[in-house]
Amino acid sequence: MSFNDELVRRFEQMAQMLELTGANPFRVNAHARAARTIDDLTSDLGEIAGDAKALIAIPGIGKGIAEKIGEFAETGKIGEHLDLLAEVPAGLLRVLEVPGLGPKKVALLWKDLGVEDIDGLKRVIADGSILGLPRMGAKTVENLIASIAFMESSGQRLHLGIAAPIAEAIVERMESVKGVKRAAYAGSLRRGRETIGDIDVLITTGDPDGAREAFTTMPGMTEVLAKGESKSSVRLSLEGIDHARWGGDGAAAQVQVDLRIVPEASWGAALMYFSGSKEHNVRLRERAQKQGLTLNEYGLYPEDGEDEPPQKRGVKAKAGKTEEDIYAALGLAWVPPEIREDRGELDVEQTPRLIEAGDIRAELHAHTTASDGSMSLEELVAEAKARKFHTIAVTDHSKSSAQAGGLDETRLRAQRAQIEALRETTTGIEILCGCEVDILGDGSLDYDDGFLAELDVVVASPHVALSQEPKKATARLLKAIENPYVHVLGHPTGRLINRRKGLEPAMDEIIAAAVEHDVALEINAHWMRLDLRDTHVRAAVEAGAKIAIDCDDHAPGDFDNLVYGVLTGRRGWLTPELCVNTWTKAKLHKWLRSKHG
DNA sequence: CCGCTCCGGCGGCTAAGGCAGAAGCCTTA
Repeated sequence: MSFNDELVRRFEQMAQMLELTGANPFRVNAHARAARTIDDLTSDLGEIAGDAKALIAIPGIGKGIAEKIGEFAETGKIGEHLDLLAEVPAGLLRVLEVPGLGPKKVALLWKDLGVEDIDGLKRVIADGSILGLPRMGAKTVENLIASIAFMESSGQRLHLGIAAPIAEAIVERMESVKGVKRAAYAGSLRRGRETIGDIDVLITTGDPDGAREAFTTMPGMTEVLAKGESKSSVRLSLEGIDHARWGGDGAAAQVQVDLRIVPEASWGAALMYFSGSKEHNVRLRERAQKQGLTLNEYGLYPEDGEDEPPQKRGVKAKAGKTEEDIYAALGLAWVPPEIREDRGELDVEQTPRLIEAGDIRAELHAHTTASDGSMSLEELVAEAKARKFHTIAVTDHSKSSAQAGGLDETRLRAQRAQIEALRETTTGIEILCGCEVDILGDGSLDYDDGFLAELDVVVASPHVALSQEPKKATARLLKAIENPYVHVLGHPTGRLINRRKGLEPAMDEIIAAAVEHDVALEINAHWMRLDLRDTHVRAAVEAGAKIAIDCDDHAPGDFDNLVYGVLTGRRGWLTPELCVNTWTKAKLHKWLRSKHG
């Protein structure tokens, strides 16, 4: 684990343990924020851990946290962290994750009943002693039992590529309900995060009862958690959705879906509020307050010091119907949802024009039946043409990837002959002969330079030795980037979301080398990969590195994953100019040829 | 604990729903 990740884990734990011991909430939050801040960094904190001034210069890290980072760098541990570990049972943090249980109740379970883990919780439920606690009745316990089952069956956040189609189907369904005027999904899904905790759907309707009824009786619905005036929550079974093969044992079996019925005049305010992120919203509300205003999910109102919310007193909102109106009233331009993460989006003069799916005109990473794809060469080309691309690169695996049917030099030359023949009869699209060459453990490539020089496009990717230590991984990837024939560094970390961490190179060094050697860094658009991840993209964009967004197609439907790669690019503030897939045919091919002297 | 602002001290978002317990707490988002 990298130095940064060691700290992230500790600060996250500290935040939770502090919460359980009843510490000052702002102190709790400071640790949670520090974890988030460090997780977003692309540079190695170990390099500056001794320099308190440099640490404090990072927003979100103050004197106290800086000291702890210094302590960890020197001694390999944080005293306060160890003290907390000694005080708070390890299994209790898991109890805190049970939906419906917050710090107060968990602390009570712990102090009064000696609950130290999930099993302990089950025990006090079974013997009924839990009912002796204040604010703990039969109904609460019943919900807890369902929550524990939910947690044990789902376990982790849902992949973007699984959640998005479900949310779209729900929105479509709600749109068809009588009386519903508008429907949209919000939440982290709208922001394009790589994983989703739950699905938020907003509607406006003239018939709230009908909408509520339609929502809580959707097919696949397993449980109704809430059914109130403006909010309903259900759990939906994911049975029949084929993602077990991607998600492994921990694949979610259910997902929570919230429906919010909002007034037409509050549509924009509600959409903003429920799109988040929470941190972005807090910044907006702080900003509103400085202007003598108050912002909530109903609109932007004048602050008048009253306790009762303004919408309940008939106060007229300054804005609320559209997101644009509200941002404008706060003196801001509309912020695309993907960058609402409190990563400086409110501090820039103007948000750059972010990349869009329609900008993409070329695919540089695709497989055929020659290695582990399911499409023939002809099918691949036809599919790319149907997507209106001007260029498709055929990049099957290299020989080391034997399990994927990787091609040796002889087979790849034969494929090139086949491609050249196909070009004769194909119009409207350029077919490039390339490869996805393995970056071996030591950073050498699976073909020698002389052979690579024969290819139109070279994508170099790590597939093996994905758990090597950070320093080795950095050296390995740097070596691949320095190879004069490499165009694209494919899925640079090799991670699989929720399943495999992948490499943890010093990403700032990788980015600097990519700029120097004119190599594009790939955002692999498959929702299982999505690396570079958003924060890496952001750092790459700031350094002026080229980015490739590729689908790594193995089957026709894989082209549809493009949207997820684009969302990740947008989260990293990627503009079209830096993305090689948006370039004109002439510009792209000129760049590709430049690697051949 | 952080950041702002004046260098030590203070303030740091907002609402709804559910439940338990009869007004308010806890949790979640």
